[in-house]
Amino acid sequence: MARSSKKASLRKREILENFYQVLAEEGLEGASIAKVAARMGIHPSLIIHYFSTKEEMVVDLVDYILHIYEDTFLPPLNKIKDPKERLEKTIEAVFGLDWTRLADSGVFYACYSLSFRNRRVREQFQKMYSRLREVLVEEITEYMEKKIIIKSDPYKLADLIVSLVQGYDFYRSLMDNDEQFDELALFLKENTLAILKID
Amino acid sequence: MARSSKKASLRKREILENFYQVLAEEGLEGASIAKVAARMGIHPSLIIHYFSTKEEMVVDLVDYILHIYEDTFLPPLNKIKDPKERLEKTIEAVFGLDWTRLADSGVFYACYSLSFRNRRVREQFQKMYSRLREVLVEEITEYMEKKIIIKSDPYKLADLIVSLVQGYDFYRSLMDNDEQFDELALFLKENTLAILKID
Amino acid sequence: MARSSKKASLRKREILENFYQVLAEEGLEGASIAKVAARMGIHPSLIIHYFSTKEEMVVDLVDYILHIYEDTFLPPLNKIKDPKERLEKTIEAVFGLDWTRLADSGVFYACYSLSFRNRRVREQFQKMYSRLREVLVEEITEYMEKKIIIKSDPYKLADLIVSLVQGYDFYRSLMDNDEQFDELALFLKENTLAILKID
Amino acid sequence: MARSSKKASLRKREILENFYQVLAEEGLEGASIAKVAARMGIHPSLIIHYFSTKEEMVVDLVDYILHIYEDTFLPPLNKIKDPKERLEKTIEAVFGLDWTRLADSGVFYACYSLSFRNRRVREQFQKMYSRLREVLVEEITEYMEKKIIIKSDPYKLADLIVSLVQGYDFYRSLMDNDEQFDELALFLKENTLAILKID
DNA sequence: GATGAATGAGTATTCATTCAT
DNA sequence: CATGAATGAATACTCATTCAT
Repeated sequence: MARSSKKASLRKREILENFYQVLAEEGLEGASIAKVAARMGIHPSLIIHYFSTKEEMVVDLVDYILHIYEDTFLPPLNKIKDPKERLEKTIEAVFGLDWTRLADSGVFYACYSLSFRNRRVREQFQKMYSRLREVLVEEITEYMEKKIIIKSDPYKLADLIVSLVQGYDFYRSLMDNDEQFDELALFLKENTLAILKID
Repeated sequence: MARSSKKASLRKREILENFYQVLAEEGLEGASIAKVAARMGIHPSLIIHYFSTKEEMVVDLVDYILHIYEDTFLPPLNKIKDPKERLEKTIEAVFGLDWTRLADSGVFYACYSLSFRNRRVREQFQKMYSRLREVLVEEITEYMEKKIIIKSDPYKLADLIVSLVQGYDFYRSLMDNDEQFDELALFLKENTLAILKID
Repeated sequence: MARSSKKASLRKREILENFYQVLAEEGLEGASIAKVAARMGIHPSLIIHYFSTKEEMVVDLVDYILHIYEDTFLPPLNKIKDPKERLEKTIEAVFGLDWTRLADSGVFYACYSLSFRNRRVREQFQKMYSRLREVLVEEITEYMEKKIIIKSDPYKLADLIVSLVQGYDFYRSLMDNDEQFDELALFLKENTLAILKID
Repeated sequence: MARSSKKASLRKREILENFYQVLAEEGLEGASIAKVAARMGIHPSLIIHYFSTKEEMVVDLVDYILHIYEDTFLPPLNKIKDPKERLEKTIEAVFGLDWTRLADSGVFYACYSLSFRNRRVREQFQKMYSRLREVLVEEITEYMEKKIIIKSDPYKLADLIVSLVQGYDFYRSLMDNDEQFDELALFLKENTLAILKID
């Protein structure tokens, strides 16, 4: 039982990865169980067998995507002890290039648009951004405590960072001039640090 | 001819408004010509008569949406003569509440996600943000000239504003706590003015 | 009235020619009033205005096609006085290359297949082949009278010629080797003349 | 697996037979998947389930029709040993009544007309007539070898027979007088035998 | 003479899903 | 675990045609 469920979850992941690709190519409106099955060379019924419902599959996919987002830029921070350095690294990571390339932006925003009509998807997104915010708040707070400078509400500062980063991602995903946006990332990072009174 | 084409464009707008509603309720993947027609009490083929193709209708809708965005917060600025005051008002307008309510965010981000697979839609979005940026650059430049303070590249400042505003919209559309986000808007506005060295 | 009806019949011919082209490209199952109109740059309603009905247009087209068939290889014969020479020339004409190229065979056989379900079309075809047969019978009879050789029933001989020519057309239209079929035409012609005891 | 594919091919044949009937009644332009399904009392999508595409179904139908043509008049010949007798029987079979009744001529010529726009259909027809020709050539050659009379190119003789038979079929299918055409068949057969110098 | 609006039936095909094997 | 049969609703779009202008 344990072994078979392991097998099953592997199969599920495989299906999700294919679903992700279909989504990238065809969007929410073009993606279908049949296309995922065709891409995998299996029978559509088999997908239903694993996910029961298309909605279930979508919810699982959103979970899968959001965890990738989160996992890839939070973990390294824990290793850094010095609050100042850690906050700096966080800001750097957050404006880093990997962030943008993590996932096909088309898929990300398709899922985001879905969050306006699907409660479960909405909650997934909300939780993810809440966790992000929490981490930032924690780091900012700790940094301020050491500096004994309580400039302003760490929650608002965290929200500012989240907004700026997310807006940058949106903007960059739309425009085609990558070099210009690499420069913009630097500029935004500097301004963010200035707002946080770092340096 | 003139009269009939006027009639036709009225009808087209009417269809687009209904399409917009369906889109808000059902998303890109749930919206269909048939549903729009049903909502209007007309025959689906009549919609095809006006738009030829669903894609054409979508492109027209994106145009319609983006023009609303643009039109509603840019025009009033022209009446203000003083560069400083005008820039301030722009920043205010840009972080104003109306912005968020202009359009159903679900529809907006659905269209945005579509831009990753539809060239025409992508170009529409790009042009809109380029125009936005141009206006901001123009105002920032003029303001700086009067102040004789060339702090930094007006293009980057404009991009910062665009990113921050857009990110705020994204973030706010996701979270449910409106009061908190009204406050955040104020905070972001102040920081933006500070970056621009206004007061 | 006379002038306008002349204009109208010109317009009708123009429409028929375009219908013919559409038929050649898309077959009976793909041809439509809309496509003919699109090709002419006019409104579909205008075609209905001239033909009332699609069926009417089809019947007119069949008439148009069959008359081309007939007109192009019968007229020249009347000028030849000598029965033997005339019969020879007829046989030659009938196996001549122009015959095959007169009309797009796809259109011809599409109309022919239609004759199995459309009485009027069927009658048009029957009359055309009857006229052909009559001409052949007449010529064969006259030739035989001069020769005082009543070899066999001129009707059957005419039918043999019609069958052979038509079968040749069918066969050639299907196969792609044109040279081989030029030779076959000669061979068939010789055999036909032999059967008629000419030379 | 073996059993289920057998079941499936039976179902396919059943569908083809119904498609054939619809085709006979409504022609290529009137035939539709929906009508075939309605006639069978099943859902249209089930037909797609078996054939994927209408085009696929058409190609399969042409295959089905052409094999009937071929199968019904070639097999019996193999049992006859004497070349002369066998050639005679072939000629007889080829002009026999069954030939004409094998299939609804409307369907046959509709498919033939389709061959002008559909490559696969065209190739099917070409192969079928090539096989027919080969059989005739073989028989004529063998007959000539025994007779030691090399009158003329057996390929041309075969082509003559194919043309004459096919033209006869075309002609007869159009006209309504069956008795007259029974007589004509005899006449054509005699002339064919004469050309082949049999008796 | 020509066009536009409108209809309603019809097209092939795709969809998610159920059930039996 | 996996497939095939089957369903029924839905899809965008095309069709011939009518009527008013």
